[in-house]
Amino acid sequence: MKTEFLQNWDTQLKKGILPLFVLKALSKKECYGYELIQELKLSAGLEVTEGTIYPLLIRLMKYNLLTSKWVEQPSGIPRKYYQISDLGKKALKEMKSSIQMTMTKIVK
Amino acid sequence: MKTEFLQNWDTQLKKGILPLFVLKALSKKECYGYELIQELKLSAGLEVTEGTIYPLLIRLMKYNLLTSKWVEQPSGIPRKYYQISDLGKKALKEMKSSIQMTMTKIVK
DNA sequence: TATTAATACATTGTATAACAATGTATTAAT
DNA sequence: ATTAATACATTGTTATACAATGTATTAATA
Repeated sequence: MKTEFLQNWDTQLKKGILPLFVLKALSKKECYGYELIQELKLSAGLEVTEGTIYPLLIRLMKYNLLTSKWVEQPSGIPRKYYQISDLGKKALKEMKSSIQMTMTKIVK
Repeated sequence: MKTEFLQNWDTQLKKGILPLFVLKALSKKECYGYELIQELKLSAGLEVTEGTIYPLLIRLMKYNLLTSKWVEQPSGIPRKYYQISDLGKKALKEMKSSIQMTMTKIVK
């Protein structure tokens, strides 16, 4: 079992990392929120709850990094699909290069 | 000038990265708080204020990742020197490997 | 048939931690 | 005499992950 310190640290690190992974996932294919939760678990091992992902998607929309559209389903609840915008692609690029610069400093 | 989104992102990312860099710096040599601020700027390009570093050092002490001692100066204000503990070294190691795993996923 | 689980959206309250602002005190420079 | 740099620290604000809760639909199970 992880110490309290390392658990808190994981949470704080996630606050920085998560938006990047969401943008990255959406740059590969459009997703709806619930789908993203499973996608992030699979692709990055990131376990995220609904109370995290929905507010995050709304925030990314607010900054015009995403677009969205409702899609009715043949059966069940309609899904809100999100797409990365041009601004989102630009932000993702900057975030990647920024974090890679930081990483070289950690190893050094 | 960076967008509001990227500025907030930098701040959030720092919350995850900073403890690692502090432990890393102290694993090289013991430092006092004010010195650490300049050390982090030089070694990692991290700009940190006193309102960030002092509470952080207190937090790391709380989790027994650091030890500290006051050192009187021939002139001026006494300095509180911090040393990394064995537990701190262990945490640093885990943090490094955890973050490097995450990083490979970003590149991938 | 009734109950549970999974899907799919969303909000509210709590906790963590960076940061600006402020405070105290000492010493050096202008 | 005033300002800047050094050196400690605390208070209030803000951003954001997360647990908990809520609504609604459909499938599986007991």
